[in-house]
Formats: sequence, C-alpha cells, structure tokens
Amino acid sequence: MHSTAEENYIKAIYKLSGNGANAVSTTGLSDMLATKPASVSDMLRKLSAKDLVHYVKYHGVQLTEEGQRVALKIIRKHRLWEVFLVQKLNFTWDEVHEVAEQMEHVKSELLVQRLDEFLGHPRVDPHGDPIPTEAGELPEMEQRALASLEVEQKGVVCRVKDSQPAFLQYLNRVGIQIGTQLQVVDKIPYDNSLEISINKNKSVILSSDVLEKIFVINP
Amino acid sequence: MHSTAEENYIKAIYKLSGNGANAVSTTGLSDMLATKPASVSDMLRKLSAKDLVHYVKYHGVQLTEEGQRVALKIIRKHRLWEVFLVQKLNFTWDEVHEVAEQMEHVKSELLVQRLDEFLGHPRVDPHGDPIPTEAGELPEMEQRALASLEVEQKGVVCRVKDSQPAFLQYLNRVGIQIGTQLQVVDKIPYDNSLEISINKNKSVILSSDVLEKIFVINP
DNA sequence: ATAAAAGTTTAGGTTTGTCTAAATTAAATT
DNA sequence: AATTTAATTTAGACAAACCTAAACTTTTAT
Repeated sequence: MHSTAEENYIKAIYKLSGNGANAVSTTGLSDMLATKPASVSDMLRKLSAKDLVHYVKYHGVQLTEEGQRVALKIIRKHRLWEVFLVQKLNFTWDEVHEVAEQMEHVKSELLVQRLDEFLGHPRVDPHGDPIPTEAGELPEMEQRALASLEVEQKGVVCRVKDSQPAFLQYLNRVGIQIGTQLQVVDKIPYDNSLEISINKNKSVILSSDVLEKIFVINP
Repeated sequence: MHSTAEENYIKAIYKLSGNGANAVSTTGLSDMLATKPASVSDMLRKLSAKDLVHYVKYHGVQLTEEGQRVALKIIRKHRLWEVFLVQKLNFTWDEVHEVAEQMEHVKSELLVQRLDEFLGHPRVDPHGDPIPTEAGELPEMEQRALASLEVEQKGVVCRVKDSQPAFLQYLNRVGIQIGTQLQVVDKIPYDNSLEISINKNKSVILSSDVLEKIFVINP
C-alpha cells in the first residue's frame, strides 16, 4: 500500500499535470504541497522506484499508468466523501474539502463500493467535479468557463474549480451555487471583468480570476 | 493535535486499564499494540511530557483526566463509525473494526456531531459496546457474562467483548448475534463449559473463554 | 536474604518524510 | 556564445516511531 504522503504527491501530480497529460515541475509540486523543492526531489525518486511516475531529473515528472490509476482512486474517494458530507451530514460546500482530504486515505475497497451505492452512484461532487468510476473512467462533461461568455449569453453554473473555503464563501455571499442561472450583462474590457446577473435578480461584477473558476452549461 | 500513534497508545491504555481505573504495564501495551516494550517506554515518556498520562518508570502508566477525555473521544468516533458502517453501508459486525480503526483518527468536531445526529444518537455500537456521549460520559448498562449463568437461566445477548473477525465469524456460525435468546441447558464442571440453547432452537457447547466474552441481560 | 528470572529502560540504529545549505544543471539574457 | 539567473538535485540533519542489544529495576524463588 501507499503512504498518505505518497498519495498526496500522486494526487498533486495528477492535478498539476491537467489530469495526467503534461509533465510537472518540482517547484510546482512544492508550491502545491507546501513543502520545499528538495523534499519533492526525494519523494520523486521514491515514487519512480515504485513505478508510479516517470521521472527524468531536471525535466519533470508524469504519472505512469499505474500512477494514474492510483490518482483516480484517491480522487474518487475524496469526491464520494464530499457528496456524503453534503447530502447526508448537511455540510456546506465550503466545509467539505478539509475533511474529505482525511477520509480519502482510508483504505477499504468495500467501503468505497458501499459508499458509492449508498449515495446512489453520484456523478459529480458538491463542486460539480466529476467522480471517477470504479473502472477508473473520468467522464468530463461539456462545459465552459464563465469568462468565455459574451454579453447577453446565458449559462447555468455546473462546476467551480476551486475548493478553498474562502472562494466558496465568496460565492455564497454573491449568491452563486451549482444550478444558479447567470447572464452576462456587460463586459469591462479594461480588466476583462464581467457584470453578471444572478438568477435574473441582482447583478454583480466578477473579476477575471473568478470568471475562470466558474463553469456553465447551455451557453 | 495528537498523532495517530499517540491516539492508539491512549486508546490501548484506556482499554487495558479497565476504563482508566488501574495502572497498565509496558509489556501489556506492547502486546496490545504489537510493538516492542522499548518502543512503549519511548512513547510513554512522550505522552507524559504532554500530560496525557501519569508515568512512573518501572511502575506503569495511567491516563490523566485529559488523557481520559482524549480516549473517550476516540472511542466515541470509533463506535459511531461502526454503527454507520453496519446500519448505512450494510457491513457485517465482523467487517467493521478494521475500517473504523482508520476512520476514528479523522479530525473534525463537526463531523462527529453530524454523524451522531445522522445516526440518531445511537447508544451502542454493533457489538453492544456503549458509545461515549459528546460530554464524555460512558453509560454502562446492567449486564452479566454468559459464564455466570446457572443451569436453566435465560438471557438475551446484548454485547460481545471481542471485535476480532475470527471470533465474530464463529458467533455467526453458531447463530449468536445481538438480541439472540439463550438458555443454559447444562453445565460441564470439567472445564466450565456450558451447553446453551440458542433461540429455543438448536443447542451448542461454548467454552469458558467464549462464555466470558458474551454478555446478556434479563438473567 | 540473596540469586535468578522477569520486566523495563537506555543507548544506539533504521525508515519516512521533512528541512537547510551547497552543488549542479537548465534557461534566459546580453 | 558566454554569462547570469533560476530551477533542481545532492549532502547532511532532524523528528517521529519504530527496532535490537545491553543495562538496569523489580519480583520471585530458593
């Protein structure tokens, strides 16, 4: 089995690489994991010896097939637990990440299967992120960043790509959640921010940073 | 916060001491935790420095008040998760211990509160062990070991004091679970085993080892 | 009461995962 | 193309939690 530390590295590599596609840098990982680059080098040697990553010194890492399988299993567990916390224990979407971060490391195949069943095989977690299937598939849905909408265009929020409580609490304050109807009212070319009407109700101005993290369907 | 290793020592001390009453020996702990006595000495020094135990070299340990509070919190979490696994995820009573052993270390006050609520504030876990309350009370019920019943006496199984899968699977085979009605048919003085009728149905002979681990009410 | 046995602790070592500081390699700039 | 800068790796240390072997207490038994 893999240690919690190893699992966290694998998850970080997976996320930084854009779902396993590209190679990832040592500093990128040290930033994401809040460790020093030297520690990352150490761990990459170790993961490489276990054939979980392809590692070429000074040229970054990529997950092996096995590494990707492991990554998807952890992410599956993380997202299933998030669904559990929100749907069954009435957590809010800004409270779940930290707890799921711990639960994802519990080792039991049976537990994951039964949890999935208990939750009714959910397809997405409370942030709209897709849940990898038991077979290791990660079905990506059609969706676009709110930043890409033009004036007048509409969309329904289906995903937010940032699980930090501060960001999610900001969205709560603004009134944005999964399922919220949005429409672009105006574009401010100066900084690429957009004025967005929320549920045909009030309207707010969202910075381009925020716009890149909110995803919508039916554009 | 306390590490998983520290929590496991605290739990072991609590259990070996008979819920905190008596002092516990180094070898007792090393047996229970499957470590060497030398490792136990190290850890006891550490726990003592944190004021979680009273430790007098060569004369055993006891939990401090704080240590007991910590122990009860861990046991509360362990038993709540066991209830969850059995009642919500359809685990059998012999499958839950190992998984709960991992889940008990997840740190989140909110999680424990909400889980307790979700489960309807259960009083006992799937083995009949009482669940410490949020306030740190451990309500012990009236019950006696099956070994103490005389011929003809009846009882209803309310608790089994051994969570090892092998033991629980043995009980499954014999047909004993929580709620099962038993009656002592005969006593074999040679080895203190008893012939027990199960649900007024078949009858089996149980060794005194086993009889000490099964608890009943309505004697 | 003393010697042997049993239990416990200390000393010194290992592994995992981290760190700092120094050395090395790659990338960017002139 | 050479040199500066940035990124990365190696070397050497450290804390946690474990180990073995040796030393020390306590208990037990003669």
